[in-house]
Amino acid sequence: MELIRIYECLCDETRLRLLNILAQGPLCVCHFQEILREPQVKISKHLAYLRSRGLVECERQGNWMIYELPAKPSRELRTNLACLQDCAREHPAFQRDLARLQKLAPKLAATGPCGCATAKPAAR
Amino acid sequence: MELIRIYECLCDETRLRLLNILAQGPLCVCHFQEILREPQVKISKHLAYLRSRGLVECERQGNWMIYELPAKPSRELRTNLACLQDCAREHPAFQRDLARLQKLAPKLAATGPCGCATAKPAAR
DNA sequence: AATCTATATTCCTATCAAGGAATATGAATC
DNA sequence: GATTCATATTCCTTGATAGGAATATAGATT
Repeated sequence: MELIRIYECLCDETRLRLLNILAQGPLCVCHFQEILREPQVKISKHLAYLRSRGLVECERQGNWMIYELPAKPSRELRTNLACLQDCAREHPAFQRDLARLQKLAPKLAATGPCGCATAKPAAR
Repeated sequence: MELIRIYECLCDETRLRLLNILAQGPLCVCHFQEILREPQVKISKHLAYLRSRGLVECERQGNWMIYELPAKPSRELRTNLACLQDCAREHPAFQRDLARLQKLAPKLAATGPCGCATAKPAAR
């Protein structure tokens, strides 16, 4: 049942934080590291986990991997992501992450979801 | 974070089935066994798991234990149970359980959430 | 081609959850 | 008080997951 796979993704704090950030738009791994302040392996593994269950999609852009929520989420996924948004809104931890994302906003506006100094502007 | 505890409960099919049934009202363990057609240990353990995380409450009534959803669920729990209801509606497995619950309805109406032949009518 | 950068994968260990078998508990009944 | 019934708990084995350290990879740069 797909629903179970979705819930399995949602029962880890790191993954919830990732999804919360992704709700704002696509982003590359290095920025997740910056925002979550967690080691690269941890971020990368959790993104792989999310990807294996269809909660995120990714696309390489030069050296960077840009992750984003699925373009066409299933009804179940859509419903649950909305529910998560609703719940996350109140948690300081999630708010803090979004605040950190805001600080990156200028950079992101200039260079796209990667925003690394050396990266070229993204297509989208 | 309570949210995580909730999701941990939701990532098992048996527990989802239990919660789906409980959304219709309180019930005793023997009826869960009847509806889910799973062994007693399994049902009992999953109910204990749900209970340990505040997703269900229970109350003894003679030999029977009546389980029900919390009288005062947190906002997060309420939101997620509603979301689950929304998602479960479409799954045959959940529908089937509800159909089986319907068959018990007459018995339940007569004797309360336990509905076992020997049980006395419940207070509620 | 050698190097650098961003990210992924492998290997390891520790923890947790699931399921079944057997057993324990608590309340009711004889 | 012994038995019965409904349910819970313990013990065991197995599989899944998390996290870190070390290493591999793919693309860009020199």
